[in-house]
Amino acid sequence: MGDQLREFKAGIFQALANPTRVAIVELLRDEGEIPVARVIESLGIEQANASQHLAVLRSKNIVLTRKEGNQVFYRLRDKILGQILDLMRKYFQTHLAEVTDLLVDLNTPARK
Amino acid sequence: MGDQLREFKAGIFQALANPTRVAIVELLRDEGEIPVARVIESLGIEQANASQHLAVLRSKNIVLTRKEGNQVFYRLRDKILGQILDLMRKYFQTHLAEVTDLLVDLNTPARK
DNA sequence: ATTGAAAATTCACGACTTCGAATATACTAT
DNA sequence: ATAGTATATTCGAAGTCGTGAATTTTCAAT
Repeated sequence: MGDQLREFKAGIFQALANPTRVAIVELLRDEGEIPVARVIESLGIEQANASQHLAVLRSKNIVLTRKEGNQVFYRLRDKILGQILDLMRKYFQTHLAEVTDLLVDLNTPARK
Repeated sequence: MGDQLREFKAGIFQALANPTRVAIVELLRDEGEIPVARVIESLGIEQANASQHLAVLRSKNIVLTRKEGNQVFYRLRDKILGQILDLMRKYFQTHLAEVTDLLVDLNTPARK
């Protein structure tokens, strides 16, 4: 059972192991429920590509969908996943200097 | 902008996107600093395999090492990573029923 | 210098991932 | 029925990953 739990965790991590999917999850975390078109537009990716990534997130039950007429709206299933990404950002900020000495943060407003 | 951050996050997730590496990280979280031999013994994996997975975790700076004579001791670099795994367990518990369905699917040979 | 133990690296191969292009499905409106 | 828009799926090529076997490096003790 511990084995299966680890498989499960690894599966979720695998679903997040792609920058585009991270971006999608963050977008959903920030904007709530949005149609696919908005994902495509926000991230500037191909339609098929968006659909494929969304399919990965669906297959791991990371997102939920709702159909409304022509469109499909996506949302995060559980805000825990947003929290995990937040922790990740914290981790990144803590160790950024060590990982890449050069890249001083243009990224985030100085608040530390 | 957040592109680099997302690459970084995705990289960490990728490093965790494997059950054996999840097991290693959990082992380090629970036992603190341990030599490679203990990893091999605890998880019952090949020596080379352990080394390879440890190399992945090293390459992402997830673990730190200390040499002591013959042996190399590994430890988690940041307890945030343990926290992330804890959040994951919480997520797992929240959605247990659906997760078990997922696990059944995972064990089904032909998946599509 | 030689041995032996611990750990890391290399190799080869099959499995999986990612992408865009093409195609298919689903729904709405006429 | 036809056309148009939104989303999903399939396909094939290039690349990446995971594994055990074999090899190499590192270090301590003789």
